[in-house]
Amino acid sequence: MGWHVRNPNLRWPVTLPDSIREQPVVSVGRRAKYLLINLPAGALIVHLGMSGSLRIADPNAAPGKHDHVDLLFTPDTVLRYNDPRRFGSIHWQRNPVMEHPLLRALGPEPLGLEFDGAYLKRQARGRRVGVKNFIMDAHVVVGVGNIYANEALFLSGLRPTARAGRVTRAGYERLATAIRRVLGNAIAMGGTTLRDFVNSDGNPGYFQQSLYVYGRAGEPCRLCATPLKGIRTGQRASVFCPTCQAAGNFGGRDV
DNA sequence: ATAGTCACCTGAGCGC
DNA sequence: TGCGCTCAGGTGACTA
Repeated sequence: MGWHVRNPNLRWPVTLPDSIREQPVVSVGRRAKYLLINLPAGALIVHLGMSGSLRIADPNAAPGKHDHVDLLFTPDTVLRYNDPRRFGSIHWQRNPVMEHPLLRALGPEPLGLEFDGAYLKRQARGRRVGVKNFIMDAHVVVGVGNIYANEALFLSGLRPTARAGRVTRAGYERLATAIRRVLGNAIAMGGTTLRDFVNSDGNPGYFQQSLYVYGRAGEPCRLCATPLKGIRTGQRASVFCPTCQAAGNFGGRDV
């Protein structure tokens, strides 16, 4: 697989070895939010950050402003990496790929078998961090970004600031279920488009129509009409319903 | 080990 | 029309 780096200044400098030019793509995969383009000797690890995208392009087409990297598959097929904010990254890792520092310490996949309420309860023992920051920690579970963390906490009736170690087993059963449900629904609806996101079909997602709390601070709760409250936790916007996510409720509730 | 903060970056939105 | 400011977010690095 050939490559051409136009601007190496992504989150980390992009440095790819010439040796991979000889190698065919064997398969593609994913771990957390990292895409894995597998070659015989290792893998390209690609993260799209906040604003990245990959598009098939004609190699002769003039690159756009933020088309930083081309991955060349055939003489007339290029996969073009575009990322206005450059929060994304591209690394090469020789086998075994999971030994890469970015991958080796990641928690389980939220839609996988080992992720459930018992797992979360076990991991939360003794932790004083807020439950929202806790589930956004990739060492605990991967894939739960800010939008989906807010939504999952609403669905399980837990306040974002509830100390992780105080949430009960029942609370974590609800939360694990809510995380799987939110992610599953979002995937089924093509993702969440707040501004200009388009999914791999080139279409915007429409999960944003299903949002209960994210981006709705000050607006009425869709269940009880109480004005939603916006706060900041861990430098990120958190929104919750003071009624549906009552302070001191560590067991959650079903919505 | 844990918790909290900072940094990276651009484009959109807003007030003037 | 333009200028400057604020905000958004994934996640590793850093500090205490």
